[in-house]
Amino acid sequence: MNEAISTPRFSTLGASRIADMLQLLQDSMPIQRRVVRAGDAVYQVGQSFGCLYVVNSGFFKMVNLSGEGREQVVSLHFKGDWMGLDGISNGKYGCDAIAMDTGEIWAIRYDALIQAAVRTPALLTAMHGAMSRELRRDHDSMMSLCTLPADARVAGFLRYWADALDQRGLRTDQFTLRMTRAEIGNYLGMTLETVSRALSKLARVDVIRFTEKGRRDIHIPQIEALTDFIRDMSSPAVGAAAFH
Amino acid sequence: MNEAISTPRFSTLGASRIADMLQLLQDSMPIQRRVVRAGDAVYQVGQSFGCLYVVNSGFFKMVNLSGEGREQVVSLHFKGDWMGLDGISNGKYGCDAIAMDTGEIWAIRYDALIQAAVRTPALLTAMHGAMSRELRRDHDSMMSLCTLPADARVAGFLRYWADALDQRGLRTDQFTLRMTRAEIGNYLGMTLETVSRALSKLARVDVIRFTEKGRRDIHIPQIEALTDFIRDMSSPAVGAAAFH
DNA sequence: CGAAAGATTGAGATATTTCAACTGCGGTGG
DNA sequence: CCACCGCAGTTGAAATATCTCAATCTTTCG
Repeated sequence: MNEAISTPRFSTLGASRIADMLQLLQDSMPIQRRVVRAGDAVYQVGQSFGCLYVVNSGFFKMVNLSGEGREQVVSLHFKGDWMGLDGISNGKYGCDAIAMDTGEIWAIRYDALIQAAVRTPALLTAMHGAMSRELRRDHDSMMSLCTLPADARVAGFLRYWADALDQRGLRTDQFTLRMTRAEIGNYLGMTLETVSRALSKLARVDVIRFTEKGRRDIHIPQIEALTDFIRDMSSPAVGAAAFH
Repeated sequence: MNEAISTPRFSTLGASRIADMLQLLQDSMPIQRRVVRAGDAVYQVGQSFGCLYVVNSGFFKMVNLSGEGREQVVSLHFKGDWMGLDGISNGKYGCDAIAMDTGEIWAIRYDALIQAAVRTPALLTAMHGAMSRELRRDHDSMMSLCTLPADARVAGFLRYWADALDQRGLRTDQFTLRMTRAEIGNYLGMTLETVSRALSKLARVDVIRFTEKGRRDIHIPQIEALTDFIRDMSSPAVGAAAFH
């Protein structure tokens, strides 16, 4: 809230946090850059763990697949996010990391990071912060999955996306979802039809608007309306009348 | 599988990993012990972050509460598990940590841990391993929430619990669930009635048995039957006929 | 013992899925 | 250039899993 006073529309505070972190990595660690295109795997489940990856640009999903072919998108990663942290414990990556757009990732050797951290403790702080945020984000996802109806989960997803953009200093009132309805549905634990209906409903009550460019570009008149919508849908009867 | 050869019923491999970790902490760090009773809060959401906590004995839940009173159990913690990791990033704990039984936890200062890690790198390995396993566990939970029907989620919960016991060298063929149906349901994203029905169904098809002591003591004739049940329920029509 | 909390079970209500039809769009090739 | 195909998305209607509400039973504990 407070940072919004200094910058009416965008919060550049988070953006500098991320930029500083990337700068720190560049300055104090050997980094291997890699450009990826949509669909490329940064690493795959079961592959031997050695590197952590930091997103420099682009947009990634982590896909967990279970024994009998069930496939689940468990997290999304934007600029500044770390990937591969779940591989530390047993020497193998736990998920597939898939690029959803062209982008650049930085690979850093985990053992090198630990060594460099002796001289540059901020590296450890950065990595721990990333892990900690990911845990927190996971918990938010679980809460959303467990306590919210489908409509509200979709609204929460849009708010999450807008927050992620905001933290990176990007505009949050209008953006392009770079996922299909099926991918969104998978991430949110519902079918693609339910996602579609939820978005239609959000548009009907004017919490979001579709731009002329297509049904993947979304305009959010005011972000608070999303939060209100989530609250109204999660408390049973109260807001039911308001939204037809 | 392989370790089962040396110890027919229990895996002591995981148990020693945990014992070694606790020993390491004791030997190389100042530790503050604290005994807790069922219902006690180790820390609460919003409280200023300073310590990480390691479970020495007992059993704990992490409860996330959202803006308007929605309350969600996001994880469970047994002996050797770390708690409070999600507080690192922003200086405040993200959840309530609640004891579900009498137990002892060890508090270690995060800053002290980082300092001690310079001399004893294994400390860092231990902490990173704990974080990494927690991320992995979260992803498994999400997959379960998103892809499995209620019955299978309950079966998955029992398998998870048995695995946790197994890793600590405890018997896994029979144990006491120390959670109410309501707590289990909250954790699994379903109502207490659905949990009850799922357990009844599991008992009906003889995947589990209730002991004479009450409906909270559960006997699992063979753990593989749980896995089979989950698989059968997650692939639509195939196993539907077998289970009435 | 009696009250309160936990658990089970049934029956109707409801949210979401499933199945299916239809639209719009972009690319490809005749 | 246009016809056609495949993919993404939307929407409707029936099917179904889960929730809600309610009654009953069991266990625990003061």
